[in-house]
Amino acid sequence: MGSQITLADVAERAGVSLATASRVVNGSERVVGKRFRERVLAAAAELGYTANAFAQAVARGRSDVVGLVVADIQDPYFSVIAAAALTVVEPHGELMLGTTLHRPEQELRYVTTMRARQVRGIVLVGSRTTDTGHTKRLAEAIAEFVSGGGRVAVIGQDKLGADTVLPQNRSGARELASALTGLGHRSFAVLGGPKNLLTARDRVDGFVDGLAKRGRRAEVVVHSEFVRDGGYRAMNELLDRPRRPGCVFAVNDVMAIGAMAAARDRGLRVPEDIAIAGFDDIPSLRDLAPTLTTVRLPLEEMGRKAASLVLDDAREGGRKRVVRIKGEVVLRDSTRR
DNA sequence: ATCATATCCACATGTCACGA
DNA sequence: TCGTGACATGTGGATATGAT
Repeated sequence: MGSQITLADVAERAGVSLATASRVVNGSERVVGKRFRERVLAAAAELGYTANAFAQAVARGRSDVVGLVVADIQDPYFSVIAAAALTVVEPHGELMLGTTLHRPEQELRYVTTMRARQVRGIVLVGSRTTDTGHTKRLAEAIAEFVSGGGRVAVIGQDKLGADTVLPQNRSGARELASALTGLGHRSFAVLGGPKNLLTARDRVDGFVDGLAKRGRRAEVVVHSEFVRDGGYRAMNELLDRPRRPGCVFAVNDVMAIGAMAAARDRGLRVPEDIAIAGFDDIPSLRDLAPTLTTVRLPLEEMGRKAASLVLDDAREGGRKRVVRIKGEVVLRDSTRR
C-alpha cells in the first residue's frame, strides 16, 4: 500500500486537470471530449489505476456498499436470499457479507464493523432470539447507524425497529398442520429447533395450534440445532422412543432433510413408514427422493425486497415498513398416504 | 494535561475564465 | 458556443500541531 496510483497521477500522465480526469473516470454529467477522454483512459490503463472507493465514498457523501448478515451461507435458505439480494444491490454497488454461524452476538459485531466501514445499508437475515438483552443492544446499534444516515432492513421478526420482511411462520405452520390432518395423518411429532429461536418457536406454536383446531396434538417436541445435523440428531432421539409417530414436522427444510436421512438409516421408508414435512421450500427439495412436503416461502422475493428496502429513498414519514410474507403449503410425496 | 484548531487523505463538483 | 483548465470548496474522520 506504499504508493497507490491516484487520480492525480492519471491526470498528470494524461496532461489534463484533475477535474477532467475525474469526469472521465466517473462518467459525470459533464461530457468530456473524445480526445481527452481517450487520453485519460489510456493513462489510467497504463498506470493500472483503480479509484479509491473509500475516498469516493467520502467525496460523494455516500457509499455504494451494502452489508448482508446471514447465519450460514451453506444453508440454502440463506444462500437463496443472499443471491437474490445481490441481484438488487449489484447494479448500484457491492455487497459485503457477514456470517454469524448461528451465534447471534456476532450480529452486533457485524453491525458495528460494517458501520465503521461506511456501508450504505445493512440487511440482517435471521431469526430473533429470546435473548432480550441482545435484541436491545442490537436495536440500539441499528438506531445509531440509522440516525447517521444508514439504512437497515431485517428478514425475521419485527423486533429491531427497522424495516422488516416478516415471514408468517405461525400461520404457515398452522395451515400445514391443517393440511396434514386433512390428508388423514393422526399422530404427530415436531422437531422443534432451538428453544431460544423465535422462528423455530413460532413454527412449533403455529403447528401445535393448527393441530389443536383439528382436535389433534403433537405427542412429542424434540429440540435441536436449526441445521441438517440437528434434524438428524433430533429424529434419532425421536425414533429411540417407544412410540413412533405417523407424521413428523421439522421446523425447517434442512432439518427435515437430516430427519429423512435418519429415518433411512434405520430402515424406515418415507412416507410409507413415517411421513415428514419441512418449512421454507429451499430449491433442492424438488430433486429430493421422496420430494418433501413443506411451507413455501418466496425466498428470492424476500431477498430482493429486503435489499430494496435498504436502497429505496422512499421511507414515507420516517415510519418503518413491515412487509408480511405469507407461507404456502406445498404437499409433496413425503407426506403421501 | 487538556482543548481547540489545522492539516491531510483522494476525490467530486460547481464557478468562472479562457482559447479556438 | 463549446470544451477545457484553474481554482475553490466540501466530504468524515484521523492525526498533528498549537494554544491555554
